[in-house]
Amino acid sequence: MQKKRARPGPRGIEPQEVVDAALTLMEEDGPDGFSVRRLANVFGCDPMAVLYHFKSKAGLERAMADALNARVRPVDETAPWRTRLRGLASQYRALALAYPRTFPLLARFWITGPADHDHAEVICRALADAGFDDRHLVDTCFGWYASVLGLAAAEAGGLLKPATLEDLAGIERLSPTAFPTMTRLLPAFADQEEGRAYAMMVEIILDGIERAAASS
Amino acid sequence: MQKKRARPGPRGIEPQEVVDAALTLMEEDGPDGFSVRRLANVFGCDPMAVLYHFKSKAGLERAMADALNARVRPVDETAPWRTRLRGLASQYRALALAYPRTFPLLARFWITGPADHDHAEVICRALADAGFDDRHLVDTCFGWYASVLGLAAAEAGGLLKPATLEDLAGIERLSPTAFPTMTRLLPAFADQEEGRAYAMMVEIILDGIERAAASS
DNA sequence: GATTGATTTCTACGATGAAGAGATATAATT
DNA sequence: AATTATATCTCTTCATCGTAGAAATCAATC
Repeated sequence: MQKKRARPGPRGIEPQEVVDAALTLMEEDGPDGFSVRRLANVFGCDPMAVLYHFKSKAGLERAMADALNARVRPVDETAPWRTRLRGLASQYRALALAYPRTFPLLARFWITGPADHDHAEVICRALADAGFDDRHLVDTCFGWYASVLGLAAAEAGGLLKPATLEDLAGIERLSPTAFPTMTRLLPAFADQEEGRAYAMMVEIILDGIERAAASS
Repeated sequence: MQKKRARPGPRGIEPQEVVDAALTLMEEDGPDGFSVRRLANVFGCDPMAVLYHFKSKAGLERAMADALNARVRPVDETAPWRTRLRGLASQYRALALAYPRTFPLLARFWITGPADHDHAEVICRALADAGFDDRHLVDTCFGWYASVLGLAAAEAGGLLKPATLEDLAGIERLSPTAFPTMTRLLPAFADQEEGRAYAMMVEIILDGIERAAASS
């Protein structure tokens, strides 16, 4: 029987702490400034010690993505299915805003680890409560996840942020004959509000799900 | 007045041809094997000639993303708005399947170039025909694009592909008490079909849009 | 033919991810 | 307690990368 050490290994590097430091570094310096060597620098160990625990830089990044995924908390299972999915979606948005430069990793490793199964169970249960039969349920589960992750990634990337003056100038520069609708919508583009597009699209998806479940 | 050369410059490097070669290389070797030097090798020029035209590797990648975006053809404006948005969505899916390793660039540079405005006009027009007022229209335009791009990115990443035996084994290994829904759904997970999840989710979004437009 | 300005190539530099050998500290065994 | 075994960590080394900067090349114009 092997005793568990508090911190295994000669120096006692905890992989979880490395991942935390990696998230910090990624958010501070962005994907370009993020390297195994710099991470080892701020963490205070040899670069190869990091690679020993995660096999490769990609392995480390997958672990970072999984750490992000694990920050999504389970939702109250007694609430209506719409409330549960809405809560999940809003958690992904919060995650994207809190870790905008790490979030894209979730779309690079669509399957990151055990946390995925937890979330899948929650989503599937909500969709079952919505009334889906099994086949449509599985399709919708993947579709919902991909759409919401796309929305959150857009939020992280700044696409859903209120238009900058530069953006508006770009629209204003368009030919009114070739782009009549965009031109007409210019005032509306200037009137975007933080989080409104996200919330609205989530409701649209929930409405669509409700209707699909009813006819399934 | 300066005459236009067929191929400007001493060697006559056409940036568009460089981008085409870059797409090919990216699809063949993946993002890890993709480097400016290798691209210059297969294209037959000096690596720095590539950077001269695109300023940086990131500039080249943005041009690649824009080239992908430009492959989306305008839809028939006389068709009903649902048909138009469905057609657009199916084009993004085709793009994701044809260029799975390049497609992620579209989520890295959410705004890639002039092609964006073309697509935005098409989407906005369809949403206007659906009956949205201006403010909800703009929100939905961004939301629709982000969701569909997420769906397509998931398709490119393999998330929407039929489950492999390994995937199914992973689900089967789950505790039936902690994951009752996933366990029950195992047969449905084994019965996924290429493209069904994508098509279904697109219809769900269109249904949601129809309802939101009606009450807007 | 010389000039000019836009391209293309050449050279060089610091940084990167990783393979491999060696060192070190803990746990297990004697 | 001494020894062995194993997991962990460090050091060295290497090919490759993106790109800055100088030099070379070529077409168009004067």
